Amino acid sequence: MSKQSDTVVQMKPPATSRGRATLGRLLAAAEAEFGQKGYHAASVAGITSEAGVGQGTYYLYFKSKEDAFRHLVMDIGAGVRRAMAAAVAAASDQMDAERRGLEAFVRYVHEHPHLYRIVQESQFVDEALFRGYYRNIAEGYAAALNTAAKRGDLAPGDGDTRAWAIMGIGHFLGLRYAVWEGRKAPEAVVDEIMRLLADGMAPK
Amino acid sequence: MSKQSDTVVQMKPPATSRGRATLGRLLAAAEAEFGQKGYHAASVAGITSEAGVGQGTYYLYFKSKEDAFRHLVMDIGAGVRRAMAAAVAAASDQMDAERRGLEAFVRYVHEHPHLYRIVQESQFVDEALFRGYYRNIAEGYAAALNTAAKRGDLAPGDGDTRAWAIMGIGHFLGLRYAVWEGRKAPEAVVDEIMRLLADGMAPK
DNA sequence: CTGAAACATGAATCACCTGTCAGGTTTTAC
DNA sequence: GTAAAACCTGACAGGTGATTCATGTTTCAG
Repeated sequence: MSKQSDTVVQMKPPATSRGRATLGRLLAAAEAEFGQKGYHAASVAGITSEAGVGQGTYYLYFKSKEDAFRHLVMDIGAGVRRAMAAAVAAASDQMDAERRGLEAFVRYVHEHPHLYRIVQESQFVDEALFRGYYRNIAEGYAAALNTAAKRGDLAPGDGDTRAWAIMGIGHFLGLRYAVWEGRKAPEAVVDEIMRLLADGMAPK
Repeated sequence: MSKQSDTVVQMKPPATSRGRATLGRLLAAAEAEFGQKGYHAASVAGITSEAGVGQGTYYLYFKSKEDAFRHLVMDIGAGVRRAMAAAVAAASDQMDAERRGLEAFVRYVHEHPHLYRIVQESQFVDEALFRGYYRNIAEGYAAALNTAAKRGDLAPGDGDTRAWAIMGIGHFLGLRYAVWEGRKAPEAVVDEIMRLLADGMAPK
């Protein structure tokens, strides 16, 4: 059952550097454990043993098994947005930005395949969190597409729908190549997708 | 952990009509239980009690908790393909087929939202099964797109990549509207997507 | 009608986990 | 240097749930 993420209470950060180090080890261990085993097969005992701390220590930093998982999903979301924003910054026009963004996304997934699993599984652990993950990405993306359209850098059209459609394309690209085949998207595939996004596929 | 679906051994079908009836009740109960609670929160006890049979009876028909889940995923895949094939049959050309297929998919998800959950969760229960689900859909779809392109009903381009891209778009459409908002995709949204698929979004 | 095959049962086994707590150690503030 | 705050521990209480199995009951072929 997926709970409403109850008011994501931020526990106060550790006061000492020892505490910060322990928290860091726990987060890294949680990422490995959840990423490799999935949410349900992962255990708090596995996380603490990987982190080299006692079982009870976990609960000094997280209020439940779900809590660390939530932290991870939010961290991953921030990481993805950062990687894509960095890639897109160098773009010359919006269609170039699309290609760079798509490639950066698949590259990111390729470099962190276990993160993909965590995000996807979050929809069965805390659906609100999962929606938030995509909503966060979509909002900025839709705004950028609308601005580009207004500027004449894209044909006129609704940025929101375009954003979700392209996220869908990216999602399957990442799944198929980075996660399943462990490689970046072949250039020919990205080329074909860019043709589709640029000119569509209606007969001319 | 997701196992390789070990040789999906088809248990021999029930020999008596009493047996067939019991199997049917178990499958229906499993669909309800898995769909509502998700794989992990669902329990064999829940399924058998819903079906009105003893706990042990379950294991006369399935060899494990996963086994019934696998049956469901395969049944759902067949149902989705059937619904889309039926919708597309009436299409006048390939772009018309795209719209009908997309709409039929979202309608199907809207009518069976719990099926969506089962399919998506299968990637964490049995990844091979999940890949097979999409591969099955993609294969026929890519072939249809390639034929259409050869026929001149679509601009030239690779059907396989197009198929996965459009499945991605459909996936997010279904997720956002049918699953999250409990409605069919708004017509304006489908229109916008069809414009994207037909003509792209590069500035003219 | 009858014996064999099919089907049904649910208590018991076994493995596994989350979250807590009483008691101890380390760090910080002054 | 010392008291308070922060941090750490690991055993354990309390709970879940998949799967098995010894024992019936029902169906069916001959």
